[in-house]
Amino acid sequence: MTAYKQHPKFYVSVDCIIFGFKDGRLQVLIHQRPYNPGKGELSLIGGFVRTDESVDASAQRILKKFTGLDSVYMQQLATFGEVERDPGERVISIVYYALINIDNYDTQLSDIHHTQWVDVDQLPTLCFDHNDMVQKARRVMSENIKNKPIGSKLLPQYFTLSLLQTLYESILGTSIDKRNFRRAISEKEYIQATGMIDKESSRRGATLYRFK
Amino acid sequence: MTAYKQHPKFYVSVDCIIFGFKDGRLQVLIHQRPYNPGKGELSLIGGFVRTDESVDASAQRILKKFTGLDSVYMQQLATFGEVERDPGERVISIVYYALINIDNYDTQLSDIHHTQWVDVDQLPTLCFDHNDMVQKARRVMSENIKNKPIGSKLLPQYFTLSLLQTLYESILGTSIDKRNFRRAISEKEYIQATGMIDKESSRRGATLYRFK
DNA sequence: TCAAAAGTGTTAATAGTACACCCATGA
DNA sequence: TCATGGGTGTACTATTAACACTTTTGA
Repeated sequence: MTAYKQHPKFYVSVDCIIFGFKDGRLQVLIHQRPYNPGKGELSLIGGFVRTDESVDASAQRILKKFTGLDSVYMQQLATFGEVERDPGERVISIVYYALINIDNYDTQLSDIHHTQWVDVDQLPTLCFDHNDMVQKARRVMSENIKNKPIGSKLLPQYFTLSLLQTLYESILGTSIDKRNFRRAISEKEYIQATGMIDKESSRRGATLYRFK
Repeated sequence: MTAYKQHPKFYVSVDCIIFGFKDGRLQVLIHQRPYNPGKGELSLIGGFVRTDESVDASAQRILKKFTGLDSVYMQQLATFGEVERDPGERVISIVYYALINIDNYDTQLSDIHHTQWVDVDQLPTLCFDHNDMVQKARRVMSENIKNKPIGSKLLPQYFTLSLLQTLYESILGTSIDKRNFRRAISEKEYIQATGMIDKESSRRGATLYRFK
């Protein structure tokens, strides 16, 4: 039938960089690798591709397994294919990044899989090439945030402009002028003020916004 | 040793979208698939990853095999992993795009591998998902051309501004105002005028430029 | 009364866009 | 002499960047 038999086959994994936003900081979900090689080391969320599913579907399955979430924003980032990237056996890893709203995250799964959220700016050393993966994801996010409503995936339904600004600052890694930021936001038709006022975050109260 | 044995393995291929610039048109190198499935259909340049090389190295090897070229500009584009994308067997394909100077291309290899250059704007139907791959590559190129000196890879060492403008227009798929284009180029420090004059392309003669 | 976050405009600089004519030359 | 591609400047518009004070209110 095919002329493929002469060619080698490879383990193919998917690693997911799951971003969330909590306490005004951009966070990544990590856990301790449950098996060798690297058992106990910190690792991104990952798994192996199955024969009956597309690579995109693998990523969705893995995300769901670790967060309980379905149909979230998820993008393929890149494929990491160095020969020795996994010290155990040759594994080619296709990396995705996902943006989730931590409020929707199933915290029970956190215990089962020993996952934890860590601040991206204080990321510990992860196994293999996982730190490179996160670095690349951050670069891509910085480029995307200007054009795409990334925030809608990371924030609760209603949010203050201060929180939104903090999110932008976390992703970009820079500080933003408040007036310029608010003007830019007010020009985006996909972000709109609700009449509601949030009294949690300040004495005065701040208008709550939402994504359309 | 590892807990991987329970997981399936996959054929992993690399497909290369090799762009060149000839006759004022952006071109892609294609050939007829030499084996089944899809034998005889038009196809991008590709091959299978080997066990002793990284995926990046596979791409370099395949590029060299079909063009004779080494160390050219090459970027990973994306990985295509639909279950049925290859009607023969499951193959996960990692796609790269390369920019080459057609003048350096080894035309003898063209006969050996039955390759041909085709205009990207008149791309025939290719096998499998190869047309999707090219479409994606074009999108990425359009985004990159504003910031990166893409032209340096596609043009001969010395070139006229008219040729450079034609290249930009091919990549962007739009026409550009000549005066605005020339002003923008003159502000880029990586493109500089040589004193030389090209007398081939016009009666009057045009200044030759080069990338620094 | 004061600390803490919310909210609010103007100006300057830069980048991008639209637009039309003369130049030099070989055939 | 004329057809062909080479070369040039200005005005308008949009976008981005810089910058500081007043408001509200709960503790």
